[in-house]
Amino acid sequence: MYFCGPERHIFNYRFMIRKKVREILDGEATGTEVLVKGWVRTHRNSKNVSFIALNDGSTIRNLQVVADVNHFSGELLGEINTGAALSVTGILAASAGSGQAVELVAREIVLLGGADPENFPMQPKKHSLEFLRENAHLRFRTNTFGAIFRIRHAMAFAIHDYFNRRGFYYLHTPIITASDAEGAGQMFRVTTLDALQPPLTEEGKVDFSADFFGRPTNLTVSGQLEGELGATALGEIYTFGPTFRAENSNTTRHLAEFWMIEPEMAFYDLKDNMDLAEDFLKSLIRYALDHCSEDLAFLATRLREEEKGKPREQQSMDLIEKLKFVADNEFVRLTYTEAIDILRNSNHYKKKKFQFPVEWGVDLQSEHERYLVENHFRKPVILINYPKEIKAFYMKQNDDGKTVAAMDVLFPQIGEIIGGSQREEDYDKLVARMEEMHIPVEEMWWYLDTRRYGTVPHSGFGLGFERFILFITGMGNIRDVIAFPRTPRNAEF
RNA sequence: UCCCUAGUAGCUCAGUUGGUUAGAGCGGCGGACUGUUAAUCCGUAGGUCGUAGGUUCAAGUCCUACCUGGGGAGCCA
Repeated sequence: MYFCGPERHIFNYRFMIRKKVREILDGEATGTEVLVKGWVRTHRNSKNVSFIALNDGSTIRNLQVVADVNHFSGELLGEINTGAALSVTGILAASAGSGQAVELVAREIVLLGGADPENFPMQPKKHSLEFLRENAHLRFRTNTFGAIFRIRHAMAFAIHDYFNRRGFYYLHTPIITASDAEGAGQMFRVTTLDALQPPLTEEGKVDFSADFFGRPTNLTVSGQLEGELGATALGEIYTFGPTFRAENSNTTRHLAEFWMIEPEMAFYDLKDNMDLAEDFLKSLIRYALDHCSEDLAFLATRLREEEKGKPREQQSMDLIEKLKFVADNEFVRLTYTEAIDILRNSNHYKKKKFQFPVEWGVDLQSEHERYLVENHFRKPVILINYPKEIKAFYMKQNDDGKTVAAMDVLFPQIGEIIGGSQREEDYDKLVARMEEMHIPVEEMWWYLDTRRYGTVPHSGFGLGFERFILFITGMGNIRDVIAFPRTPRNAEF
């Protein structure tokens, strides 16, 4: 650690209040003495002065620190490389250069931590997202990932704020669960048994009664069922927690560990559910536009640069325009049956451009959803009333005997961003459906009790947080909107 | 899991139908210049061409397997 300048400045350094770069650039008066701490983005030497771009994460903008080369040792200046951490005190001044309004004229610089330029991987240049993913521990130090994670934070905060203002309670549903009845995909086993020599039953099977919980347990794939228990007493609840799927999915839209928001509301029917989902998404987008404009502007520019080489029809809408468009326009609402009709009457269908068949009863493929959202309506779509055969057991059975009160919110590029439904509140119908679908009814006694005692119409949905952040930031790969992505064969960091 | 595609210097990439000592820009290092803006200019070091086999007089280049990344599909949020 190097201290430069007279001792009295060390005294100042210790007792001054540190300012964030954001505060300073947003209007700290010139002429005042300030203390900042942060990381060096670039360092340029000049004959008499040395320029240091300092970033402390509070904003995407850097503070230009100007150091008189005659005032600081060459040894210190030589260690101020990209990535180094500094503490700087100085006088804020109107900038003599043209790139910024104010700059910090350094009086004292303390090297808190150096960064060996021969080994520090983050260079002051454009890195590929693949390279940064392999250096996920350091990618926070780039403009792009700084912006993404500030926005991700803002969105998490806005979600809590949205629900809190509307009287929803934040319910913490369990991460470890013994039920695998949801059928929402492959689960991760949680066990303390010896993997090589587990205790065996007389039949030679693994004896889970000797396991920690005395039964097989897994990581949760959804907090919904427990959420319903909360909603049928507290009224409106939401969960916001990690979710785990052990599916071997290798796509830009899937993670083995992701975060999901699942509101569950008593006395809401499907229409109320749709209204909430639409208002919820629009409110979050407006929050981002209002509170993350600098970071969004940076990401918008980044996206435009990235797509420069693409033909015009493949370029996406300007990020900020896209967000405003979704926030300001009604989502299209239609039934599954209507969607099938539209698809079958489309020129796309007549020219046999769909790879998969379109007929009532089969699940819509990505290509069908994308056609509806990106070609036909050109705006977000809420599809409702799907055939019961392709949806989960807990969804409310409609009077037609064929469909359930499901709703999927489809976004351009992302696909299904929200999946939800009105829940079946009738005990007999629910049990009948569970038996049809071979769901172990006895194990679910606690869930069924909500229908046995004071059952009410209720609804809910799940929003994939990372998919939403993908939409907000305009990023293309879900691995770039979570700090440390977990995907098949990847659990580094 | 399936299909396509890629793996060459620290990073981003070029490398012609297989043919001598594998190139560039950026970054690093050394120097020059300079209130600079991912500064500029000059010089310099740095590569068993993903791994293992194979074909061939000869393989970065062709073939096979595997590993890893990317794109698409399925599953889904």
